[in-house]
Amino acid sequence: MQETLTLTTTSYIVLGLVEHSGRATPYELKQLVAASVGNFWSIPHSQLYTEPERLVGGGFLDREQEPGGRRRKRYALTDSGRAALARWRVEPDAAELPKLRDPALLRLFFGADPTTFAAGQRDAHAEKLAAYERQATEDPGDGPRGPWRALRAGLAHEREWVRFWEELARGEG
Amino acid sequence: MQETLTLTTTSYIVLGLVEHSGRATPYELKQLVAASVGNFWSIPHSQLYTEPERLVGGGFLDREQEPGGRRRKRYALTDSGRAALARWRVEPDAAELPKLRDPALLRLFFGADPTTFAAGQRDAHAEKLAAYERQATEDPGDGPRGPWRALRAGLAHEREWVRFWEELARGEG
DNA sequence: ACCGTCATGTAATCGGTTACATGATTCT
DNA sequence: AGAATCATGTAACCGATTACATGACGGT
Repeated sequence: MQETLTLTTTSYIVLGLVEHSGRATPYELKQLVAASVGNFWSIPHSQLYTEPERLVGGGFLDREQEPGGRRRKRYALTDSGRAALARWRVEPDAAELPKLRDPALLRLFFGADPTTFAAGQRDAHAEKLAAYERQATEDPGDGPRGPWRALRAGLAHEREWVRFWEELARGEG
Repeated sequence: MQETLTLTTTSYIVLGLVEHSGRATPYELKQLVAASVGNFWSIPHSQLYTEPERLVGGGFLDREQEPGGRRRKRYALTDSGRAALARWRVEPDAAELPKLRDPALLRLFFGADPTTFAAGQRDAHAEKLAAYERQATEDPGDGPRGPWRALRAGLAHEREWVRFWEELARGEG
């Protein structure tokens, strides 16, 4: 009777990463998140311990534990998990537009003076942009297209943010 | 003993909107959110009833209730609330970069086929973009700068999204 | 052996979301 | 007067965040 477990975005990230690595421990998931999807969707590490358990409870993952040493738990997709992931990939999803959800933008909206933080925002975004650009030159785009496409989106938006904050930092706008 | 109440982003949105209108009911806040900040940060209406109560508990808002009729509760800033808002406006905030947090992008990342939903995304963003553009022509930018600046950011990013999804919809990338 | 960091979790809290529910106005 | 919508809330659940805590491993 565990049918009524709702799959959240976090769930799909876990499922997707487990699929990618075939079999993974929470710590490995943490590394994967940091190196990839964490760029545009963050998850605290504790969730990477509890969420797989939830998914085991729902029958989407199998768990297997080391007998000794660190007694790591390794998770792998079940058929049900694979199916859920496949279904998610083709869901319509249409209407749900993302919100920018940027705390700095919110401050700006409510009248904060840009001269006090626009430059900081610009620099932070510029740094992120540089990291993306490094990543883009390293990755020739031979692997799966998904991460590459997402990276393209990240690049474009970071460029936009740099432009935006730079303009404000210069006192324009 | 209510000193230890943490002010979340939601808190500041409420404080900011109450400041803007001088005195507001939850329903009015709901209208305000929908018309302005809701474009890039959403809040369910129930939060606009509970959050002001929290803020009253923390001494940031005053409450005043109509004796008859709908018995509306109207909230206004206290000095403490005004101070909190002022402090928030100049906080460093530096490091915290926003995540894109777009469900569609996440699907793309995890290998969903763009041909099934890129066009839908493009259209949805195009519609949003059009709404922003209407808003931009209406607002000559005479009022406070904050909302105008935020709108500029929204415009830029929506344009970017349209470009991005359009490219994918055309089978490029 | 010791110590720092790597790795792995647990506990508690709480905001946010969803769903439910009811009274006040307005319209026909 | 009845229906539809506007307006105002409450209740319950639960995922997400924060904080705490401990054991394993590698290097010196």
